[in-house]
Amino acid sequence: MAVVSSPTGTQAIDRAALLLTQVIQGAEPASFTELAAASGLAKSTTSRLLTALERHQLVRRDPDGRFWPGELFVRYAWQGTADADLVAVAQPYLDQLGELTGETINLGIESGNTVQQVAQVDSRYMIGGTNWVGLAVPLHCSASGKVLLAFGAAAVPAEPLEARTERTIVSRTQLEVELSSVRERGFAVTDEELEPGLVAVAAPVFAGGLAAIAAISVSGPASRLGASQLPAAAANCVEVAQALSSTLGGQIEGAR
Amino acid sequence: MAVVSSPTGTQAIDRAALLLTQVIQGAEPASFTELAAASGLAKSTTSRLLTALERHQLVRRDPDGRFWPGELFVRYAWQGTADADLVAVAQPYLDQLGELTGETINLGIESGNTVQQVAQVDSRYMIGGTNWVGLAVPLHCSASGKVLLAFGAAAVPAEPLEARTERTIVSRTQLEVELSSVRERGFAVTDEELEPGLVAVAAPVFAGGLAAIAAISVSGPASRLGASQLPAAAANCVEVAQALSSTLGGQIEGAR
DNA sequence: GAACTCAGTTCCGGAATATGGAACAGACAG
DNA sequence: CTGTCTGTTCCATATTCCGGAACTGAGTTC
Repeated sequence: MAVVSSPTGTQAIDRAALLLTQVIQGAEPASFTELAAASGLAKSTTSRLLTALERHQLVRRDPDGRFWPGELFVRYAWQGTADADLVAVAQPYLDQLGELTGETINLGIESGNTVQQVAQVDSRYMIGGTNWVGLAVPLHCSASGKVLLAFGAAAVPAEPLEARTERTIVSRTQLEVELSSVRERGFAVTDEELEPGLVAVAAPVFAGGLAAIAAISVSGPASRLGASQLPAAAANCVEVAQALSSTLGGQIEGAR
Repeated sequence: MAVVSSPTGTQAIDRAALLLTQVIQGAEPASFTELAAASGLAKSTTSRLLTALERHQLVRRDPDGRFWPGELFVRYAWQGTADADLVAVAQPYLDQLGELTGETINLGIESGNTVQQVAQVDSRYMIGGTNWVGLAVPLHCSASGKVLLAFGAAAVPAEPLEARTERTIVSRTQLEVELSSVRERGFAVTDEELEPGLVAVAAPVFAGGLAAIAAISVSGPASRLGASQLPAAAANCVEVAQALSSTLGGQIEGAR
């Protein structure tokens, strides 16, 4: 057969990686024949490659002969280092959002009924946020928290909603209204509800599941994130969050 | 060079998988040179293989040139299907434990301050447990829950400890004593603390981190799991949990 | 129960593909 | 500038992988 596509000198690995990706990404565990057909490889080649992948625990074959992600993937997922690696994958996106807005950027995930900040890009202004990494903030009065609540990554805690400022939403019904508007717009805002003078917007990050896995937020002083500048910041935030989502394989579902 | 080791016909893939495993399993992100040395491959070959793996998002290179698990792994870990796959990996071990003991076997993980049962093997007796999958039981009075508490997979909830039976441990200090004895023995017991007549033992499953990720339990009626039979059941349970742990790459740390 | 079908593995000759030594390209140090 | 260290590219060679065909084994059908 003539050389057609890649002059890389790694044909076997390219093909094996193709099969592996199909197994990992595929919605349903795939059968041998499906994989062979989808990849366009000869039966014999497919068999050899899949056997090799199986031998190295990259895929696993169930008794029905369907292929699942192998032990190496399961092991990795449970090792607990996935958080750190999420940060690493997200960092360039956060940096980009920092460039676009100039404000403080945070990546937050749900942890024990709070938002845990796991990565940050600092504002380029003198007046900006301090370092929030490691800080846990309440779900109901932060932009990230509202996003996590609205998109199924967290549940409203049983305890009464603490009034951090006079603007904080403390009524559960009112919070529900707020959350459905967050779902509709695709982003959340906190306008001096967490701390006087602090305004933030946040957008959800998806990774394949139906619930968000994290939130990206842009925060700054009310003086710089007023009614005129906020829409642009929100748009940037949503866009970057969607870009990260698509890298992570999440459907980009703006609303609902 | 003469053919030495494997007559498989997948040399390139074997080598690439070797490198990939080193990157994923390695405690520290590895550099190019370290990988080349550890695998014993020629520089040129290592370079070509790693570039191919990177192209397929199986590894990722940071600005310092160190290699991290690629986007495919991060994506997989966050997709939320890891639970289901843990069950699939664990099933044969649970089956084996079921064979050994004849009793009901469950795999439980922490979820929202309870133990969520995610897989089960049924007792071979008429009098046995019903199906617990999907059922959430309290942490402080189940064997699995005690294991998860003792080995850092869960924290004692803030709420008062519910007295499910008259034997349930409701004192926090008493629970702490119990947990440290669990850590010492390497397994937990619940003796009619959850439900009258129900006895269970459980052992922790590790996956590389310092905290347990799940617990395997053996449960049955007090009549069949009395003082004479319980030690054997506990030993079997611990052994199988350790076998699963080592498949998942967890250090087999009995105590401490 | 023999003939067919379908899923998947093994075989094998041929040639395309991966291999590794050496040359090369940067980056940093002295 | 010279030396060292990391990593990539080049290229001729022959080793390794490819794919068609034969084979195996489990169902199905008649």
